[in-house]
Amino acid sequence: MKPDSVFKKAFNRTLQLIEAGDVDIGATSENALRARIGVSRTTVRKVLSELDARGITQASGNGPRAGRPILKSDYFPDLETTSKRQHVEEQFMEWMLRGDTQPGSLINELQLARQFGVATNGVREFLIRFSRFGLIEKKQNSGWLFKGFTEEFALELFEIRVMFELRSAVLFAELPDDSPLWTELAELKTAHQQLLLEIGRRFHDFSRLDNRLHRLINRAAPNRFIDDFYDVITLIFHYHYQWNKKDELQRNEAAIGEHLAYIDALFSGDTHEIERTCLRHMTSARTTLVRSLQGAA
Amino acid sequence: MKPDSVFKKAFNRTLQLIEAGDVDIGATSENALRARIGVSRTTVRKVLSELDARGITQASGNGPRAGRPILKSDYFPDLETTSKRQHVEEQFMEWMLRGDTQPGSLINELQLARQFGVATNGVREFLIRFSRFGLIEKKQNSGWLFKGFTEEFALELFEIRVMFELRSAVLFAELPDDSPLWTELAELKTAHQQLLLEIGRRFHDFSRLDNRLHRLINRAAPNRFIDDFYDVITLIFHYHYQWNKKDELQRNEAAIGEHLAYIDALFSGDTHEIERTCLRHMTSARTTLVRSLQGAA
DNA sequence: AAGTTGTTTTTTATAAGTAATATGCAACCC
DNA sequence: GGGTTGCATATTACTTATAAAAAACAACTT
Repeated sequence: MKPDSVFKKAFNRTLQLIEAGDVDIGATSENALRARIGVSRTTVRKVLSELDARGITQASGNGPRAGRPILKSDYFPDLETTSKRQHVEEQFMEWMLRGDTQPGSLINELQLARQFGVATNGVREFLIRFSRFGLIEKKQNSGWLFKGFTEEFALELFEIRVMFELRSAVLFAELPDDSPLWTELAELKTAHQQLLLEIGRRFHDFSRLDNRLHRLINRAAPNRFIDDFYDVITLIFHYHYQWNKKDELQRNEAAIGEHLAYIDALFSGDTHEIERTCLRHMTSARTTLVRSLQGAA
Repeated sequence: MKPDSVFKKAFNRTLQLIEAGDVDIGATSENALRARIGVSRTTVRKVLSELDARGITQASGNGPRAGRPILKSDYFPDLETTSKRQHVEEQFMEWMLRGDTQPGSLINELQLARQFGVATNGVREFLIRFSRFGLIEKKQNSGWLFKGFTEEFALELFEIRVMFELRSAVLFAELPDDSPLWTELAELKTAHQQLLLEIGRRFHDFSRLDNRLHRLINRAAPNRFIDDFYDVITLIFHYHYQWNKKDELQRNEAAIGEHLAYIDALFSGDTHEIERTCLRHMTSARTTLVRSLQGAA
């Protein structure tokens, strides 16, 4: 059976929109709401009838009207608004990064399925998807080999990352002056400077900026394989730093400085300088990752 | 229900070994045979009892002895010796490369499942696995987008391939003189020369040599992401050239020449020359692929 | 006729079930 | 005691089933 997490998420989202005064249910067509929330009309209708059933809106001859106010308890709990797939991912990453599973050990689909409370199929699909991250490997007619989130992994990851980043940075610098990407880069620069001022209490926000910068640079000359690889990096960093908070403020502060130098180099168009600042940032990011891996082991 | 293709393949393999006089069933332990065929002992035992049931061997007090000779009809048909997974792959690739599915169209799991005669799950697992090849993309809560086996795809693929190959070639040249990889390279050179002499009737064998050469070069400094990427290339070429035979002899003859120049450059250790010959080969391979894609469209 | 809602059909995300295969353990043998 | 076979258990590679969600179609409304 399929869970109704899509519906529940859409329902919560709709409540938010109503509360923010962003939509007037009576005046909005199903299709307009559908486009807004990003689900099918079938789901929108289910949301609307649930709103009605709860008295939040009231159906009448000419469309629904506002009913009772929305309560905090009307929202579905977060847990019910995410798909099983998402749960499996989260639980697996936690299992891998926090558990003490040794590199070289075998992963058992059935066992994970029981542990995560899902059918084996879900675990298997996740593992297939996850296998492209280079951390696990399928053994024919048997389980999966866990290769380990090791220093070696980090080094191989960064070797590729550096190649891709240098390539994209140089291409970025060659963009015509009127490319809209330059504007975006300028905005990002401002955002970095802003964050630096408030670093004390907003240092968590750095990872989002980091992602934006590197993805922006890749957009200079899109290549699907580089994009895919960046997905790997994003996921690894997302989960890894979630469990490695040591020196986060200082690390991020230093990284912002590196980013700013890198951005300036891009604006300057000086290839040599771009390579220098890019490499400096890559090297320090690698050092951070490797160090935290050593700490864990 | 699980198909018994593993058993059937193992059975066929065992028949081969017996016919070739490579194993004497009476004198070989289950475990030895297991290691030889690469399956579990459970499967080996099933093979042995089937041999017995058919009278090919005869169980007696002290182990089985030879019974009747093996007939051609004892072998299971090839179709039954490969997993569903393999079938899905083959059928999908044929569907994609031969069919007239337009780039941008949606792939339907259920429809493919019916067409291929498997459960939807199998198709879905295949598509997840296949998605890393950059030809399809999942749409949340909906089907898969077929991006198309286009010229653009080929160019993006080769951009990465060139980066990786140049990187590995340079590292290969830096290997110490006593590395066993040099011996392997020398052997490959001989194989190339040999093939060139018999090119008229053995030109199909080139693709295997091609694969061996590029994988050998990557082994100088292994990186799992590069290895994975090479899997992409291998699969693409394997299926693509299966349906593009035009000028195959001439193309392969030219490619052997390029390989030989490349190999010599590696032996010379001259970085500049390595880059030149490597690029020449990459460029011509890319041209071949792009041209055949244009022909198809 | 374009946009709306009501209804039916198709497809997806998940679970449950099953024979084949792999794995692990016990008993045997020399 | 290392290697053998016999047997029991666990895991995988599938198939079938089902409610949720998407898509397609039809009827209505301006």
